[in-house]
Amino acid sequence: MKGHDHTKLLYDVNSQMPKDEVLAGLSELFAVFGDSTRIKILWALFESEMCVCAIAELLHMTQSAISHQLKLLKHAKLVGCRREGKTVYYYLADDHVRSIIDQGMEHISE
Amino acid sequence: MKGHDHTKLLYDVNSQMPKDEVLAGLSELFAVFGDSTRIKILWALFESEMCVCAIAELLHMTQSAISHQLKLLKHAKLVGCRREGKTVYYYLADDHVRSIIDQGMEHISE
DNA sequence: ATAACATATGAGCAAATGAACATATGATAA
DNA sequence: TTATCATATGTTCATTTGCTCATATGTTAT
Repeated sequence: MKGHDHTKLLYDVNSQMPKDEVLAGLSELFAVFGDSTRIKILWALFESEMCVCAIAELLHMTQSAISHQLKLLKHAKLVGCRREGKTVYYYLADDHVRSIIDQGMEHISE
Repeated sequence: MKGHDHTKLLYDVNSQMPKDEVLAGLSELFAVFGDSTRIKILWALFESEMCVCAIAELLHMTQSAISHQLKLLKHAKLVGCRREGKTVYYYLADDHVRSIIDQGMEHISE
């Protein structure tokens, strides 16, 4: 046999691991948080719901770029939106967003 | 003026936003969680510290690929390591890893 | 010293990603 | 209806990312 033996350990660890699809879903969620533009959008929405063009102005980015990112955030169920005439307001979907970001902040501020 | 006015809102939201470097650091942290290989490695380390070749075997990946990812995880201070002879054991750096992943799990299981 | 094992690292490449641009859709007002 | 504003979407392109391969480093035993 090549290398030393891990059979027992691997068996134990493996039995505790969630299915691949779950772990894939988890990493996809974190990947959404893993971009500074999207983090900024989420942080902005902590304060209040905002329309697309306001976010674009705030971040000094094009309306298109923001719209694309909002689509991702919405797909990840991190934000929701409501239409009011021509304007579409985006808001945080739930409190998980806040608690996930809070945990991240705790880690980096050490 | 082009488009409707957001001056007041933008001022308020902006005053609550952390500095760009902080938000960049935050997104970089989440980006580390945003890959299924790294999530699997972290999850494995929940059970026990493990050497590089054991992780590689567990995930059916090359030693090199795992080593590269461990370097990232270490740089993000999510894991630490200790050497014992030829073998290097990696372990979770602190409890933040667990709580961040827990929060993520809560969000996707709905 | 040399051999064998465990890990780390640099280069190269295919795939994924984020933004810009152009354009399409939706909604309101004239 | 047409014009205008707000948003959405498709395409393109440069950058980044994750893996493989080859090779280097580190450690122990002979």
